[in-house]
Amino acid sequence: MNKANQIYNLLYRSYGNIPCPLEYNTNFQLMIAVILSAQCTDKAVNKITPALFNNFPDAPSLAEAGLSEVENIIYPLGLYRMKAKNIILCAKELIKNYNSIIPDSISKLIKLPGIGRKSANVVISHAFNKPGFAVDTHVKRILNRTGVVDTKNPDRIEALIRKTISPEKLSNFSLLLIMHGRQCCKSQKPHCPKCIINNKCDFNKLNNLN
DNA sequence: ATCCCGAGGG
DNA sequence: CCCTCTGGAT
Repeated sequence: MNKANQIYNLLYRSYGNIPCPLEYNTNFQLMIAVILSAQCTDKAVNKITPALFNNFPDAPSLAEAGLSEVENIIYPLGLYRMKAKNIILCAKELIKNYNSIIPDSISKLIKLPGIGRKSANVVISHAFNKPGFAVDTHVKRILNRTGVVDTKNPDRIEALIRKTISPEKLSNFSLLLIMHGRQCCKSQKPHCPKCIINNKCDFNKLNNLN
């Protein structure tokens, strides 16, 4: 078995099936929460989305929202001006082009303001149960350290993993790597000696940490 | 000081 | 490829 699948099995054994960390009631709210989650923790997003969705529960209400009011609500998340502008624009385009229904393909989703490839993969996997592989900073770091891939380009990483991991495992593989990245394979001080995949990892061998 | 489930623009 | 946008958590 190839290294990617070995790593999947080891991580799955200890973390299992990981649910979507973002809290939402509708696909629209999921998409907005995903946009807001850029460069901040899911916990921070979950803290402000109740207020946001109480005022603007759907595309029509958010499309008519005042920019400064939205900015005030999402302010703690950082990048708040860009995000406020993007989620309002996104709501407007959703109404105009998709009759307020979240599109179920990556190619359509990435055309919406604030939605890039990473976010599109998150949306299709949680909203439509389609195979999505979100390459975030953790996924990129672990797959490079272990030697599963040798590129920083997220599109290439996604393509490579889609070739080696079966579709039904893709979404959870991304979540498993994120979980392991936060708990163990940290950017600065990775806990290599106690890492459950250290015998599969080039980074660990290189640093001879166990 | 560094990182957080990035995206868009140059 | 690089830079900027952003504040909060650790």
